[in-house]
Amino acid sequence: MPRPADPAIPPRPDPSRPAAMSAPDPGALLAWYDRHQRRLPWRAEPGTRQDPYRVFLSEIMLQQTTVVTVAPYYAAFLARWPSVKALAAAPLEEVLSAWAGLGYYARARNLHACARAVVERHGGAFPDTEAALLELPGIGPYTAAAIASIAFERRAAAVDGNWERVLARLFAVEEALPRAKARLRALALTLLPETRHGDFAQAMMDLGATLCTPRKPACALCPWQGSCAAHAAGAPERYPVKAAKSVRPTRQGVAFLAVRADGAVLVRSRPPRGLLGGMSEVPSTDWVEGGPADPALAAPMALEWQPLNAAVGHVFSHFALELAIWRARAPALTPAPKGHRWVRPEGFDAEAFPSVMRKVLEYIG
DNA sequence: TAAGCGTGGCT
DNA sequence: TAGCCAAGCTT
Repeated sequence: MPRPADPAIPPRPDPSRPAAMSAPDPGALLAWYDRHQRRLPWRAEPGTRQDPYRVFLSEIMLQQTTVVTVAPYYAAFLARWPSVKALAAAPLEEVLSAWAGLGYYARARNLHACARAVVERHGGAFPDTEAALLELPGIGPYTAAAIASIAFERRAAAVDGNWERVLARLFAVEEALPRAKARLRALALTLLPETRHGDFAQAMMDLGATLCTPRKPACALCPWQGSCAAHAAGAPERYPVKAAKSVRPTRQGVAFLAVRADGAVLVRSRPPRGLLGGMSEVPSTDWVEGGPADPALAAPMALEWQPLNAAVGHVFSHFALELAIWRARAPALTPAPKGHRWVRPEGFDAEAFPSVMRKVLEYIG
């Protein structure tokens, strides 16, 4: 039961907020959103509710990935697998092949596993609560809240990187990410409106993506400028504070590019989990700092291997790779060694080649 | 809690 | 150029 403040005890000022600053009003953000929302392929027409499968598909693809990159993949997936049942019925290899180039391939494996779980556990209909969504593979706190709010109008805080940046600035949070995540989530819960939960989630993302950007935020256009502690302090770009990043090491390896007389290339599939799990690759040595001691020991078969005067460079999230190319010609009808297969260039699109392997394949010659 | 996990665009 | 950044999840 709330009681009136004791006039003898002045309210404690919020140290992150000057006394004259007003609290952020969710209604002001929603009014801004009504005028400035982005039209994106996975968004429903204003005033209508989006198909949960489309929200799910787009949210998984958008994890750590830009709108521009996702758009063509989203269209291709939706055309090929228009429903969660269709996706669940697809072979994993086809899903990985369609995902190739988008990165973070565990997302594709989990997307497929999640579709199957929705069919098997929920009869093909996505559960409509944050808690039930959180039980599904590949769906974490953000995605569960995003689907619950956007597809089902549940009151939930879909705190992504945009929300975190907006909140860190509004409240001038000095604690550094990622440690500050719990604090930012608590602040998010205080801002949730009583209506329009899906719109609010997307309004926060649009605000972060278009005005409250990492660099050079457009504070003059912001509906919350008068409520923002970072703006009041004259240093919006100082937030969110981030922990120092560790250095990225470089690993070296040798890729063995065997080209048969009919143009086919020797290929294999990577182990089902871990880096590039389940994806197709040109066989190679291990990728290690300092490089492999004796690359020849890792050759997939006995051929006249010729080191090329070229190397593929590629940057992963936690290491950089320098991949030397050894190439060899194999006679027609040469059988593939165990665990390998020959694939002609016409078949490349059906393979799940990640970007680094597409670079290697440029050297077929 | 922190590390592992892709890729491409931008500055 | 080399680092930063983008609608995070899993272990």
